[in-house]
Amino acid sequence: MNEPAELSPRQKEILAILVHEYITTATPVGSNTIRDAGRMSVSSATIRNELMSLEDAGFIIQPHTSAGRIPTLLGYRLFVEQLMGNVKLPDYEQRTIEHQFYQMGTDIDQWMKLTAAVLARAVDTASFVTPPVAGESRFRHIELISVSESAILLVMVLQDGSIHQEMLATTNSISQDVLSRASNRLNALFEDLDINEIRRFQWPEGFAPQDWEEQVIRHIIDRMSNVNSTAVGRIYHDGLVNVLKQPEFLDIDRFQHVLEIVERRGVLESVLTSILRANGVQVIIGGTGRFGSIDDLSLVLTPYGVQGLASGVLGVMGPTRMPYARAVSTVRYVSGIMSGIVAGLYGDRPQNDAHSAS
Amino acid sequence: MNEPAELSPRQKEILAILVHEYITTATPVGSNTIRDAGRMSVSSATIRNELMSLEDAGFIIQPHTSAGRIPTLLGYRLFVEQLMGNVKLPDYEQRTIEHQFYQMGTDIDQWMKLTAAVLARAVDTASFVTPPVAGESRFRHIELISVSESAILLVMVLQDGSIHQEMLATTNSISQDVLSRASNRLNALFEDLDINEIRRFQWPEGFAPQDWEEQVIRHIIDRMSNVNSTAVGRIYHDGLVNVLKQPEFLDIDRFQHVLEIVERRGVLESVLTSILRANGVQVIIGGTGRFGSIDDLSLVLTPYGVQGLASGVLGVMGPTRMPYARAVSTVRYVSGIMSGIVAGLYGDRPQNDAHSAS
DNA sequence: TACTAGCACTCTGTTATCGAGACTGCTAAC
DNA sequence: GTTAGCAGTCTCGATAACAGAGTGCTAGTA
Repeated sequence: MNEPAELSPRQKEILAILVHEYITTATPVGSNTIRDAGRMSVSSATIRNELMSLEDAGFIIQPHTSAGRIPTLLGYRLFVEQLMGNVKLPDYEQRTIEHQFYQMGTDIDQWMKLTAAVLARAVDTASFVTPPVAGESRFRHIELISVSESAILLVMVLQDGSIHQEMLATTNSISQDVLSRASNRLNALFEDLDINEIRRFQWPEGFAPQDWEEQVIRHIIDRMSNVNSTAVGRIYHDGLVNVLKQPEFLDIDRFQHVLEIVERRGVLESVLTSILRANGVQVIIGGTGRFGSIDDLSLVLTPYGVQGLASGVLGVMGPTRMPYARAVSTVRYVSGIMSGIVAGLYGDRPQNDAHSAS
Repeated sequence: MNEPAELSPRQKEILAILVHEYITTATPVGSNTIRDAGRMSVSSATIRNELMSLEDAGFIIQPHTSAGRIPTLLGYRLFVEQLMGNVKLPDYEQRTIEHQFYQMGTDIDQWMKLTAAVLARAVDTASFVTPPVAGESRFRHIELISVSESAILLVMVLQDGSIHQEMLATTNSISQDVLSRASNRLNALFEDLDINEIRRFQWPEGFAPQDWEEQVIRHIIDRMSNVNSTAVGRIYHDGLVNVLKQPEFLDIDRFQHVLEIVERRGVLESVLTSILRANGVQVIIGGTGRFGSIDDLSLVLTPYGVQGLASGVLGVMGPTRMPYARAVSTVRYVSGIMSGIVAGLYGDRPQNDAHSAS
């Protein structure tokens, strides 16, 4: 990293070939391989010289003397930002993917599973999808259902279409009639309110609420604030096997980290949440400070949906040695499809409003 | 397997020690180890003789000449069925587990996650939990909500408390008022009907249903039959890392199978479903024909809940070399807690009915 | 000055060999 | 029926030897 100077075009070309080659073969790349792969009209010796400068500049590294070079995180980053080139998904791939969405049912759960599966297969990595939720959820509807003498099922629907269910235990039996009346009352009172407005809620003068009614309200508030803080809902994932198959995870310990990230959810949630407010496809390469624990992993993520109305996150995760071009183009394309679906379901106001108003 | 004859008490004792030892050390067990471990008053040579008969009988095997013995599937089975001994969870372990359930919220999703986590930690294996569902679900309640001009959110609650949500696209906008009236009508018509009764449903004479109304009914039927056929709902799992840590999975390929089983869900679903109708804790050791693909894995599973009202499955999965005693006792204990919770929530009629009626 | 041919050098990964250690199965004696 | 003793077998780890890949450097060329 002695030189912050610009790389020469030839150096860039060499780096591009090197990264590409390393991504496909997973073995350190030597000067001969580079000469043969690209149709460069220079000798391997010249390439070796350039490799030395690239190593000095911190873009590549030798695992040991007399091995080929492999990209550093910095090298990958340069590759993704400048060298990767055409990132449009080929037409036939587009059609393959689109085709898989055709048979999609109306069930949100299935939809998420399908998307995760499609992504994982298309990029040959692990994949994540979170369902679309509204940034700040407003109350839409509540339903109280008596499931037994001592329990009420509370079903709450928020404006983003997300659904929340809880069981409340009661001391005495409450009839479905009473419950229905109560839910109607709450629906009228709370419709379209946000969490803060509901927090300020007071019972009307002279009205003496039952214990269970207070309990219901408390649950509504708890749940809504919970929703707003976690931001991303359930995380669907698929294709962990694809990651396991990569040679970098021949060493079990490495993969153990991956599994822990996925199973513990903590880190993952915060990363996905941060993407929610981003713009376009984000490529996170290796342990970039912020997300300390992900070290030899890269993420290609994007938000999807309709800004401010309902959005989720989707993307893929693989080793840093990951097919970035394919990943970015696939993720972008799938996100387009998903945004279309969301817009269709929730009404595609944002664009159209501006259009018809002008 | 020459002798179907009974094993002598001493042979059983030796087998018990051997299995126990192998479970804890994960290395083939030799005659000396057995002499030292159990306080047997015979020499290692005698034990060697007995080991030979046990090997003849198919309960143990040598990985190679001059290694210790390890149990075969048959050996494990005998161990679990006859030799395992006391399978009651120690009091302090009970308290640890119970304690973790105290802080449980009312959210079903959280509840399942918690249970999976508790199981995984307590047995140090992977764990599975499915939410409680009724064997044959009856219709309980439907709610139609307009989320945009072109989409309706359909929320259906079944008698077991399970909730199903779908998005329906419509060609023209339908007001929430109309939708509410429609849902009220359907609620009155369908309450407590099962799938077959709903299938036979006809619109009243002279009533001309809208397109979307027919669509709604179709979806209700589709969904209910779907629910009945899959039987187990979502499968929650945790603790895959614990399995990965076991020495038998130092070889990546082995673990790949495990991951595939969990990610593809097919096999798993059918196994769990079959457990749903079983009685008490079931131990599935290795590839027992039925579940071909699970070979070096064992499962300890049990149904929980209230028979005929709402039940689910929970249990653990680990290598065949698994702490069966601990697994069985833990699974049994947790299932007891869960059944209690379910009974509390759904009303513990079965027992009490019989009681009060007599 | 920019490139290249050639070569000595370094490091890995594989294979072969060897010896220590762990258990066994067998024999013969108790 | 049990046991001590022992030869035989197999694994595992360490060590050495070697082929292969790729480098950095030097000296020569356009």
